Amino acid sequence: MNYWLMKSEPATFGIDHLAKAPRRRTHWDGVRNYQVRNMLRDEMKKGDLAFFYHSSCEVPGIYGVIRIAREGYADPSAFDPKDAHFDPKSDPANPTWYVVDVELVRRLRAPITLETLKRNARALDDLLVLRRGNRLSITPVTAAQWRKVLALE
DNA sequence: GCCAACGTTGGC
DNA sequence: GCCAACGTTGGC
Repeated sequence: MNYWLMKSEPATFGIDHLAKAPRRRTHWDGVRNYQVRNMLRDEMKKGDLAFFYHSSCEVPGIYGVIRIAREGYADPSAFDPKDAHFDPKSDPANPTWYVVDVELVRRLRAPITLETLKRNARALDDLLVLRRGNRLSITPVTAAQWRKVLALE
């Protein structure tokens, strides 16, 4: 059982979108970074839990808990010429890009803001999302970090 | 294989 | 809108 933090811009896809999706479930598409691709393809397992993090918005932070409902498979948006994330170099027989399915477990009563996370940075022991210059849209979280973050709710 | 230029991310 | 950080691209 692994833990993760998954970032999304709420203007594009936020927790409200997920809450309204059928079965409160969707595929996490559009990742075009190889490190993150490897996590989606190889490391994220059904049943893993993740924080749903809103970035590039008024109050960045964690807004909910989601669960991996299906393990990595080819990202359909890479094959769709009309999609902003279309990648003509990705071969359906040997896809470059991957998605997982996620489902909403619950919203937090109130977001755990980036500001709160930063205030507790020491206790959270180098939570990757707080690292300067971190640009990965998905980062692993340790079990201890997971517990300590949720204690801030 | 080096590295400058460029593009993207994301907080502020 | 600014800018630091960093991944990617492409010429050499």
